Amino acid sequence: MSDALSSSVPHIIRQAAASPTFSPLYRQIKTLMMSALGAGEWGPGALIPSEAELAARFGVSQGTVRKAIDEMAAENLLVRRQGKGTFVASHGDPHARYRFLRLRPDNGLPQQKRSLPISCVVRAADAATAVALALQPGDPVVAIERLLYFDARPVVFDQMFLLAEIFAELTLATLEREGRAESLYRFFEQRFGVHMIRAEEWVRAVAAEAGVAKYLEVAPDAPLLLVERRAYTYADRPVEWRRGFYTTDQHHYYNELG
Amino acid sequence: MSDALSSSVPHIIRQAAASPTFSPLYRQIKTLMMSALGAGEWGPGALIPSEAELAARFGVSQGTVRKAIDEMAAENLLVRRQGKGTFVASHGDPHARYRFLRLRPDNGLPQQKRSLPISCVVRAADAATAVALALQPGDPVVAIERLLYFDARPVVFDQMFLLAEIFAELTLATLEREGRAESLYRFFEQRFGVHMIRAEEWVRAVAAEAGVAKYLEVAPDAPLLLVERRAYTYADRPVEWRRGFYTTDQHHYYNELG
DNA sequence: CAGTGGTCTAGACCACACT
DNA sequence: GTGTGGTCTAGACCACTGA
Repeated sequence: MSDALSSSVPHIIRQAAASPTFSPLYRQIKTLMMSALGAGEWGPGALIPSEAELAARFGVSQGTVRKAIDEMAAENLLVRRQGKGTFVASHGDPHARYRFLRLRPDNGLPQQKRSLPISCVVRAADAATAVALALQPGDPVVAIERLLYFDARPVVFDQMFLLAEIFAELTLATLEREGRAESLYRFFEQRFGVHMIRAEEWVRAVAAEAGVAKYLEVAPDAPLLLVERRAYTYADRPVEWRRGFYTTDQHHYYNELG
Repeated sequence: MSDALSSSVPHIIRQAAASPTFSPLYRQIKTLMMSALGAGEWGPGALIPSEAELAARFGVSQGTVRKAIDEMAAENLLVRRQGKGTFVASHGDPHARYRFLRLRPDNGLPQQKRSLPISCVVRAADAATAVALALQPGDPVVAIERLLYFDARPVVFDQMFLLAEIFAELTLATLEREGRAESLYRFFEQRFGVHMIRAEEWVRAVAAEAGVAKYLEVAPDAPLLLVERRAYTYADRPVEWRRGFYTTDQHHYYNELG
């Protein structure tokens, strides 16, 4: 049994809500489980203990554990499978690959995605990147450029900035060797143990600069979608800042509003 | 008590899942409540019966009603307020106004939104609109053009197409008189009893055509966000198809990815 | 078959809003 | 105080998976 979990049990507080530190039991359970996930107790794709087992471990009823898991499943952190158990979500899951990529082909047909890395260097963070990643300007980041193909067509040019603290070992050679077939986030989760769990995006329309236009095989000044993204791992820690240029001649950014 | 609800109670089926028509009790309750919402039994902003009352009415336990309401609250159809009751969501709620507008000012400061209607006519649906609204080409739709200002700046030019079946009475004069201060969807819900509950958006980057450029006070061929939207009311019925051109010089389309 | 998550129940008690 | 939603429990039974 994991140390983080078993030692955490005594920390559960059963008390009145009047207390300033109060939170419902199921949220405390959730917090403990989030810590375990962040600490890597259960890796992506792993089977977590059964509800009954967790209930016994935490000293609460199964219904309380269930409610904690419900919330985490709703946030795509866990995946329930009836009869089998509850699993840690993974970017390797067939239905979760390219989970954060909102670009779709206009014709709706599935297209093969392929990542072509261009460069990968460690450099000092510029002002915008430092703000996005909560760093000091000049702190080192891993800067990656790559093209994303949908079938034979280059559709996205990405400039990504990753925390050097985590990704310092990343090289262009590694990206070329391992990072092609699978999604990048799957690769990060396998190779670096960093699981991206949520992201924010800021979308604008811009005119293509010469360099980007060349990569995407469009005319200079062609309209492009500029998609800036900040991705977080557990504990709300930002680990990636990305600037993506999307061609939208035959693709679109799809979004559902609830 | 509403006829739709009371007469529906006997329809609840308690049976084994092996049956082809099986669904869990709480989903049947949810379906009944959705019907009631769609039929206007409880209008936007209205207080619905208490959980205990609904449980008695449907002949199930409070926990089962609770689970149905939980799902509907998660979908922003209902709003729970501890101590007060559960209410039908409304586009008039302070936190839900412009709920579907993802455009935000870059500087993060709140800006006053103002809608300036330009035209409102009934016309035959073109092919794209007919497909989007599940009509036959040539069927009548209400076509509206309007500008949306953020403070003093025109930021969005919208072309909207509404089901004439519902919105035939809508005129430019009415829009000018009533539709300015509040969000359009709030106006639709009050004036036409149509509550938009979800939408899809397709986003692209395009070059501004002359007419649109003039409205938005940008150069011809300036890059704009083209946001196409299909909005639904209850029972998954599409009622609006919209094409919006967004300037993104000082604004951006914000999205959260889970 | 045993073990898992999924549904449903009944009841207790707490927190919050209004009167 | 009364009535609302919010939390927590214990237990029964169902549905699905895989040995």
